[in-house]
Amino acid sequence: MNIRHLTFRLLQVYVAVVRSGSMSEAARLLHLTQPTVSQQLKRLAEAVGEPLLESRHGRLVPTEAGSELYRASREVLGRFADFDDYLTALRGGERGRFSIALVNTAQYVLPRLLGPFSQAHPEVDVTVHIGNRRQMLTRFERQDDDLYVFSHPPSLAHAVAGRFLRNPLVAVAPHGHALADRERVTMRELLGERFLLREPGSATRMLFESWLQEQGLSLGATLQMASNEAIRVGVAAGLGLAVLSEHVLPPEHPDLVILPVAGLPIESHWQFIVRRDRRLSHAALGFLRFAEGHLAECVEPRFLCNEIDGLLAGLGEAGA
Amino acid sequence: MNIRHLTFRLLQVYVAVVRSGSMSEAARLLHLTQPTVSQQLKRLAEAVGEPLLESRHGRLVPTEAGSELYRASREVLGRFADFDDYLTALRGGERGRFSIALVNTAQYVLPRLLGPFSQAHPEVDVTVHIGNRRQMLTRFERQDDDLYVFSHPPSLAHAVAGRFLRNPLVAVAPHGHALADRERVTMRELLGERFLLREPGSATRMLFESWLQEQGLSLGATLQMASNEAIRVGVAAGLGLAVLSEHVLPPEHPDLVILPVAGLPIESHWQFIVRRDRRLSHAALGFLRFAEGHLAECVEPRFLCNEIDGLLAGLGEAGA
DNA sequence: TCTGGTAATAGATGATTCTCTATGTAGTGC
DNA sequence: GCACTACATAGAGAATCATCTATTACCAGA
Repeated sequence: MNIRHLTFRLLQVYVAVVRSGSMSEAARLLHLTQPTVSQQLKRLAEAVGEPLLESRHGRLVPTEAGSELYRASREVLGRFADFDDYLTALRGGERGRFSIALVNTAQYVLPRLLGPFSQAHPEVDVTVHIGNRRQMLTRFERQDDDLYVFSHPPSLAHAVAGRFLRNPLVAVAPHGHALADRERVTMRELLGERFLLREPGSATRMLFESWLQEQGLSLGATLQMASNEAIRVGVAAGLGLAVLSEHVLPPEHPDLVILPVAGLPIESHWQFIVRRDRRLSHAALGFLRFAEGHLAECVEPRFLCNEIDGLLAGLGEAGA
Repeated sequence: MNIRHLTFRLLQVYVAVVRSGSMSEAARLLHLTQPTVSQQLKRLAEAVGEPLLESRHGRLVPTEAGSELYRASREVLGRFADFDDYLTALRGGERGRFSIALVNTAQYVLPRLLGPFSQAHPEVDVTVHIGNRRQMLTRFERQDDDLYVFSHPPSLAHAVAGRFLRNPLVAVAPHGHALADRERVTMRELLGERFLLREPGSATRMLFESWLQEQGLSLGATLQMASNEAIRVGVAAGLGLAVLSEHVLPPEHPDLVILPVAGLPIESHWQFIVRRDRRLSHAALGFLRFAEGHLAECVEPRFLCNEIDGLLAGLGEAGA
């Protein structure tokens, strides 16, 4: 059997003929002429190298080889129909896989979106990578993921971004701190205290430091801890003060106070970033669409800042 | 996805590329040039409507859609490889089906061939139809079967024949019959006795009657029985005489004697008959070949008359 | 024996495919 | 930045395909 010149079309025609038991009938069903079907069948029989049909009492019935070919054809066409369904699901974003890389702080909030999304699209596999800004930048450079969440995007030369959530950085002090009751505090007043800082690769630290620089200030004693949690607990325990994303604070935080420092909160935003030079998986696109539609239900209104539509538009233009 | 222009060849190329992770490598394996492979893949991706491969660290790896296509392709190609095996077996006569139609008398001998054949080719289904000559002729006209066994073939306009076994018709009488000891008996001497005859459609009867006619003789009293067995038992019981195929007699038959009638035995031969206007199944052809090779082992030498090679030759010329 | 339906063949044509060579482009690794 | 390898594109010729119309051949039933 010469498989080289076997087409799926040929099998479709063959199946139609076997089913209807007649070439003319099959031709009608397929919107072809009878000679076309006749010739296709001839080609198919040649490819197989064996007669496929014989005329019994005016009906065409498959020979032995023909029966087996019919079985094989149906299986094969069925398999590709399944594949087609798979593609449809893939394209609809109902199935598939994508990975998203988050800077540390965003992990406090992204599950609120990913949870409902996963529930709505159980067939989509999501992989979440978490690390500090520097680690995420590496992943971004290597194009490891479909989506990235940064507060300040890296170079947008090969990417598009869309903000979706406010990320205010506030100064926190332990409950009962001397300045906690003041209506207004200046940063300068706090410089004498020890500050707990994230590690150098962290976005939170970077933002805080560049803000300080703008103000012409620099910190005194510092203590470095590579985790927002550790810092929050450290501040509560009286180790010092810190500037943290408000998202890091639990809804109720009786052991901490937010100091009303002038110039704070530092206003930043998280953004979804998508590389333009990497094809975005349908599933990831589906997630962005979902986020755009359901963001308001998933986060507190005061943080809301839905500019994902702009990102989607930017992608559309890139994809076109 | 447009399945119309999907070729098995395309899938083969695709599978080779996915397996090797490189187009150039696949091209070498398939004895093609790299641009050819590149272009084929492009066509395939177009047919699918989705990117299939992406370059990761210098290797081509399938996208999601590509992975699924790879799975589908392998299944489909595997299915057709199986089909190919099936064809091979079919062509080798190792598998398949055929039907053979026997005149009654031949049933005493054909199992000796069919038994060993079935043992050697357990995957071949054989259907045996048995009836008298007239019934077999009807089947022959309707082209119901692959092979027919007649003693005298019908018109050979659309068929070829090959003798394979002598079928002598002898006169039998009960043990102790008055003429049993004579060295020579003429038919005329027997006409006074009652003869047990098969039914009119029978070949045995036809042969006997036409022999009688040649001799210018006609029978007196007759008794008709539609079974060789019944006639044999009837003769033994003294109901009368009969002319029967020697094959009908058991190896030992103490209750019967063969009368040495002048002009008997009537020499006839069984033949395999194959219609020339019906494609002969590989299995049936395999059986004929088997019969040609093993006939001598399966029947008594005195009946042997292997002219099947002529039949096979006749088929070859028709098939070419 | 005519008639109707069905399959096969012939002949034609535009589209598609297959495959090549030659050349361009883009990552990878040093 | 350079060399190397691998993929992409262009262009071209031969082959094959898909499909049609028109005709022929065959078979079964009236």
